[in-house]
Amino acid sequence: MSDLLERLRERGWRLTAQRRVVAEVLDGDHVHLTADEVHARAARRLPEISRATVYNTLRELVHRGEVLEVSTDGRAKRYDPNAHRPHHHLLCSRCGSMRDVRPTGDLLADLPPSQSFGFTVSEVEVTYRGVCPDCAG
Amino acid sequence: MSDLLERLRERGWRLTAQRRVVAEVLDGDHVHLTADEVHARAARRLPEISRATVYNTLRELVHRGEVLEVSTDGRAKRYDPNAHRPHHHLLCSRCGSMRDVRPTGDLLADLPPSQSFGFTVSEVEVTYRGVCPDCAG
DNA sequence: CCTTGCTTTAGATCCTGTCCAAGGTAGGGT
DNA sequence: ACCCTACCTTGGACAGGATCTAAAGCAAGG
Repeated sequence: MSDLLERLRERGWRLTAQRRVVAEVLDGDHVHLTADEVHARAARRLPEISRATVYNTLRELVHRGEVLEVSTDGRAKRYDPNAHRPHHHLLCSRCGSMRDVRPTGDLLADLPPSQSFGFTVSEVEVTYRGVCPDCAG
Repeated sequence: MSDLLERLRERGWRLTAQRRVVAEVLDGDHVHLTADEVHARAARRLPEISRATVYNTLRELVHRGEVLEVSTDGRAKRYDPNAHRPHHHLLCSRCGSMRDVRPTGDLLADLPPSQSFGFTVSEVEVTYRGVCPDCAG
């Protein structure tokens, strides 16, 4: 994730302690934190960081394609740093926890042109829902 | 949709003017209204109907499997009366409008067991994103 | 090291949706 | 036909998530 910050700096992003901490928090596999969770973890390293900055930074990272924003049925959005390898999500309908998954098959191709209704279709998102091991039983 | 009301009444649902109006509003193909839109349209026929009742009724209908609740990226949820024929959605990333689509292929089967992470997977939802004819250009 | 313009901040504000207590009413029972 | 009562509806308060604002702060090029 440090490469990320360098890359963004070269594209004119000002490098601040806050942005560094947010980027550090968003590191790893199967990381799907809500904005508030990001804020809480960032605040452990930088106690004065504000919620607004976390939201701003996340919005920027999403906008620049470095982080994926995943909506989860009315709950708080989650942020996924694994934006460069395409994947989908498996969502626990009880607790809202998520895992990254990679289904087989070409999903975009599964939509026949007759079903496009004149849209320029550019993206598919698949959400599998179920109950996670922790919530089962 | 009148069958719907009869069916529900037989299952012990009390039939009120408000519920009738909400059911009437939610009729047709490619209908994906937000709760507030449902309320606005219902109020044209029944001016005193309250937002709370619309939310309650929608929640009930979803719970009984008669209406589908579709989340759309942090915007207001939309309600889809076409719950009995399985289908997916094509969402305009500009204006949020939707169409029903029926992709080919068995999407649940596309998730290999190795990717289940111990979840009991029961549902797949596919969202195609693109730009609708009205927003293009 | 100074200046400029981008960033951060706290708090107000917005939007969606839920909760509450009080009054209203569908429809089974008589 | 009319009561009763449990279920419904209502408006307003409330809660959570996210955005906006104006003022103060600070990165980094000159």
